Amino acid sequence: MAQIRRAPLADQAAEALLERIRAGEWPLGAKLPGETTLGPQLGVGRSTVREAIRQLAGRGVLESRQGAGVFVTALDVTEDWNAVMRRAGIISVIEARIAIEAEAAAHAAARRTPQALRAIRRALADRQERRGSTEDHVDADMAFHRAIVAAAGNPVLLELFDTFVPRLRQAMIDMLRIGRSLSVERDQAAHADLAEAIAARDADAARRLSRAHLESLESALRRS
Amino acid sequence: MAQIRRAPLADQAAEALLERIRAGEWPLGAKLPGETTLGPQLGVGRSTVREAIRQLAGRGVLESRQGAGVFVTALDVTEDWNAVMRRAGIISVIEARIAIEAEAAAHAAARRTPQALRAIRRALADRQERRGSTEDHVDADMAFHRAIVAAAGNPVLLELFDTFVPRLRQAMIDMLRIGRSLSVERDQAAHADLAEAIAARDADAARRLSRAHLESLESALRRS
DNA sequence: TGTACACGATTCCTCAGACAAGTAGAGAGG
DNA sequence: CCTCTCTACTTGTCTGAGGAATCGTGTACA
Repeated sequence: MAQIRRAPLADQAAEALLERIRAGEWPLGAKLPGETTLGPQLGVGRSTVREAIRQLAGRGVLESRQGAGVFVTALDVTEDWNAVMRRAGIISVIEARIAIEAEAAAHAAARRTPQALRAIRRALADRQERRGSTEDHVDADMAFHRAIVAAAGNPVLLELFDTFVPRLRQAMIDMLRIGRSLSVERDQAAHADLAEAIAARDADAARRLSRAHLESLESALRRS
Repeated sequence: MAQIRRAPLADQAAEALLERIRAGEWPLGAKLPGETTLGPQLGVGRSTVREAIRQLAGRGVLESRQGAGVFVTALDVTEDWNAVMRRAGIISVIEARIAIEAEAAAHAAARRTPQALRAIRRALADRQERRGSTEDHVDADMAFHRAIVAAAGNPVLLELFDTFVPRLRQAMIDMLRIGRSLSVERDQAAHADLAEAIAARDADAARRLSRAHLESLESALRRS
């Protein structure tokens, strides 16, 4: 045995099936052998085969139709972002956020609508006021940043932002609790500058201010 | 009956559990009731509960540990990126790619290892040679860009690149076929400059060259 | 010859019961 | 207060049984 045999049989069976699908044994749309055939073939019981199939069905690779059989619906699994997030370090996540958000800030400056600008300024005021709990402050901060990304008018960037931010929320709360935060006044001023750059349609300034703010956040996270 | 009763019990059970998770009945990290409790509660047998749990485990929402219980690992199913890609326009995708890749190029310049640099130069040479078919050329081009992102040493950025690029591949092939491409020589020279900036550890130049190249690609795509 | 229907084989779906394997907490002992 | 052990609980796996849906085939009929 190479390692500890921790993986349940059902997981191993699912992995084995996925491997054979990837290898091209069953092309897209093909019908897999029946559970009663697959069981002995993999050396596991019928319920275990069923659980493996269910697992792959949840990932979108297989689909089973009663009376007909089990069919291949996708040859490749889109990597689960939850899994990627858990595995990747917090630093990798915030680097990705910097990439996304600096670009979004520039687009926001170029494309902002009056409505979007109002939303940004409202979020900025809200950020100033909500200082009750640390969670509240972090949530208000993220709402402000999200308003900027939304103003960029790119659904892919917004979706990326929404994917990354939950992973960072807890890390930021922990950091602020420890007291690693920067000066609160300077922080709010930096956010106000960013909002004004977007209002002035200055894309370069927006990109630069956004990056500067997030990089200081990154270095604070590195230290903690 | 509202509709046809096609949905298997296990699927219905999975949906019911997901609904209760979304509603906040079990917070992140919480332990679900045991299978023997959940079964009668949902009105299904234990194997059916297990299959429902497996399905959600495949989607990354639950995780079961033998002897301990079943735990919530995510409050929501991450949106299917394939669906987002299809809905979003090609321009949104390439804007996201610019954000990712310009940042990755800068990191690559700062962190590149000798091995990574060799891989980049090999991909560049490969790109110069593979001019047989349009598909081949595009694939070689993407392999070069991927080598740069890989050199950045950030798994999140690499995963993002791999998510976006397949969507852009067909668009690029179509564009080149129509003949909207830039001069081939200038294009190869621009790529060589980028590789050299990374070799010279010049992060700013790498970021600038990467952005310039991709933005010219973007404007070409806009016109087509 | 072509169409419609009935039937049976195949397949998945669900349940119940039994035992194995692993975990975590309570309690005894130092 | 710490450590060890044991027990109750939970998930993992297998087997057997019967129900339900689907698909292909054969037959009757026009």
